[in-house]
Amino acid sequence: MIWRRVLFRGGVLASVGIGGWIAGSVAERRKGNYEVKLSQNNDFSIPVPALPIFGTVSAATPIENSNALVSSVSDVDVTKPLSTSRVSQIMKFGFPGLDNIRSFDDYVLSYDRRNRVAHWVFEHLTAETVKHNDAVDRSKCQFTEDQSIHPYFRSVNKDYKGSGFDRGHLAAAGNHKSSQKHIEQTFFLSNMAPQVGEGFNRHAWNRLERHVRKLTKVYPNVYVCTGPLYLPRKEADGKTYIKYQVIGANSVAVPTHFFKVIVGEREDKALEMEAYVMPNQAISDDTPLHVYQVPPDSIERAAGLLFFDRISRDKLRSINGRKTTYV
DNA sequence: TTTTCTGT
Repeated sequence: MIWRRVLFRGGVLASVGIGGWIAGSVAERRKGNYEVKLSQNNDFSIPVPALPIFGTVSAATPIENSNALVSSVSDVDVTKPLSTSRVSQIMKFGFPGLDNIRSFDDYVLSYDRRNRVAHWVFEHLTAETVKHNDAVDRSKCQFTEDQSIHPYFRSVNKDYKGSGFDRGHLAAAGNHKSSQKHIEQTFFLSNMAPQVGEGFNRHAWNRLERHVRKLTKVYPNVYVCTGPLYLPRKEADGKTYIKYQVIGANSVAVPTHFFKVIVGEREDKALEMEAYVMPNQAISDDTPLHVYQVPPDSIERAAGLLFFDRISRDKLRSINGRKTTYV
């Protein structure tokens, strides 16, 4: 009962490579020769191994250690355990992966020690959590090293300084305005990735983040998973490589792309999914967001993750605005 | 409105 078995009408999914859908236009397709071929095995009727159910996951993940994570935030009561019920609410539809899970009060993160950037972050948004709040002041927030990450694997402010890249939020600050504590927790460097500032973090990517917040006007519950991608690219010698810049003394990886996979839950519990991949580069303001919509399974293959694995297929009504049909 | 950086 997983959405992965859901096929698009006409089965277009099977033959589309990332090179085609990332760019979204012929001109872009010629320019950017990123490509990730879908595997030869396109038989979606073969059951895909599912992640463990939440009960198994929660026992295996250091949720109880999360007190230590937030000890540097002044107004957190470290004597009070974080709410596991909030974590189970955020992660209602399953964990995309289980590597180095960190739970904060209002989002959950999986950390990639090798790249010093998260694998993914997961958020649950409602109209309430994203609405404007005079009591919350973003300008009081500071980018803070995440002390819960071993110093070998931790990114620090100095890594980003003078790099030319923004410290771009994965879990967006603007999604966590229900309390000062929540927004402050999005400023840990474990939640940052090097992003092109002008034209990307401050523009197109921000536009996508605002789009996600706006979905809370349509759906009572919005679930969003965000993360980096390091996509292969054909070089001049005709061979394919994964190449990405690293910055600072800690060699923080600069992702080639970022993804968002979003599920909106309607009043009647029907689910609608949108999935986006955007290149970490300046994007013109007149490029519509739908250009960056992609089949969610291609993000899964590229990222090594499984999204929303616990979604019941009879509840998933559409993907990227297309009605789904069942196998 | 929200996303940040640089230089003082």
